[in-house]
Amino acid sequence: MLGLALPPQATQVGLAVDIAAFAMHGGELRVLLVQRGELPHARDWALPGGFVQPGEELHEAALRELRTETTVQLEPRHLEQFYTFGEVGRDPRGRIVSVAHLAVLPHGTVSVSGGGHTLGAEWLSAHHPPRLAFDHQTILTRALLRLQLRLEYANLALEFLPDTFTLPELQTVYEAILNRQLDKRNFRKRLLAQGILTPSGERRSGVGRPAQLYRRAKNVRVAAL
Amino acid sequence: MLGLALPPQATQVGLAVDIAAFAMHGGELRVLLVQRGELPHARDWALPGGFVQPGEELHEAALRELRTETTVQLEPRHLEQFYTFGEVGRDPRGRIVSVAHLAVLPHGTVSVSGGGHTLGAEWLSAHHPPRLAFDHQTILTRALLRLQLRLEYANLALEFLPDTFTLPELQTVYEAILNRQLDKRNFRKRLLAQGILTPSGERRSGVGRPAQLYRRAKNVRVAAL
DNA sequence: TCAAAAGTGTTGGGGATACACCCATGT
DNA sequence: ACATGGGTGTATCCCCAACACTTTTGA
Repeated sequence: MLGLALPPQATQVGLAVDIAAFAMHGGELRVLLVQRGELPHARDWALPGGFVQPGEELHEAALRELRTETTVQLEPRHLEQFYTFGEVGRDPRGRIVSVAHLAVLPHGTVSVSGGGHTLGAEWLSAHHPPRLAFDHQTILTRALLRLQLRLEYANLALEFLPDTFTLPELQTVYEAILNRQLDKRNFRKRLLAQGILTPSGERRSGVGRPAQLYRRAKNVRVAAL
Repeated sequence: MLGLALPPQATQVGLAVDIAAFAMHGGELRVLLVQRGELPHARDWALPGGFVQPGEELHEAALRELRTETTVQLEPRHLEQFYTFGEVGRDPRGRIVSVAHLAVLPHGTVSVSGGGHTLGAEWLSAHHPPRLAFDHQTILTRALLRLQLRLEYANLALEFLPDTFTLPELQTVYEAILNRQLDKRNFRKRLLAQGILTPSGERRSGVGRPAQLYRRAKNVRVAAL
């Protein structure tokens, strides 16, 4: 084999991943944030993330950081790379390029505490987050845009809910992500017409008329891209 | 300042950009390919690309590689990052992460020859390219998908044409990118209804009835994202 | 006059929007 | 009985797709 080493002009940079992980909590769209324990930006909120290890795939790094920086138990239901942030001055420690990922965690995955070198982790409002470290506000904004795109188009909303759910619950997910109100009748028509939901038993809510429970129909999968 | 050096766990990887540059030629969608002059994959076709230099922004690196690997004179009319390829085994020289870019070059930018350490550069069929080095076929396929998305939605087709053009020419761009035929009447209706075109003089084609010339209306811009 | 390409309208269907009342349950 | 939230139908509009003939020019 000839010439198969990294050529000298190959710039070495720090390679990182950051994750915008979303879930529903309290009828609101939340994003998982960690409180940094180290400089720079110590004690500021930031998206979970960190450096990719040698021989580690990008999505594996994203999963590992989610698990070690926060004690999130469940697997994400959706994980996709959506943009790479490599601006020269984005990190004061040097040239660090971050491949940003969008994750969706199912309902019930809401108890988190800090892990690794973070002071804590919390689910905070995705549309009105606190001030974020580095360029993480930019990353979050772009993640929200991508999430809204994917919603209309790949049934990502189902990934936010448990196996069985009611139509009003599903509508709440849509409204939280799109950040606007939807018409109940039109929403039901549209979703049922897609044929991706099948009814099961009934359910008593705390108050008011009980809602029909649905589950995702067999052979329904989320789009890959 | 404390602790602002790259931490030891920061994996160093090679950072590269690859560019899928598209243009119309001979009524067909073409992609700019270079013939590699070095190992690995010497003499194979590949997308132009190379390593990002220290202190250089990603999009600057993409522009520089376009100019040095090929003698493309004009500036791209559109340049956007669309995906990052970082699979561990994608390059035999080591861990190289490539931020892939989509570029659109205007008509007239068709004379190219190799530059830098390539043997040559040519505009070849985008839908039926030759066998490509590394994972560049995957990158090209994804670039085509993104180009098709952007077309319907951000008037990218205009960037393929000179300042003035006819509706049949514009339709040819759409058909070449979407890789299917469109109905002439519906196409004209749709495009004219958008109100982004304004007519100018007439033009005699070689044969047949002359077509009306159009230019893009004032205050029309391509979407940023 | 012929060949070649440009130009032109109508119809039907599907999906989105707007909109107000009745139903089932727990208290 | 009442408060609370779940469930339902219709009319309209707009966008898209299908479809064939006439017009203008150069040779």
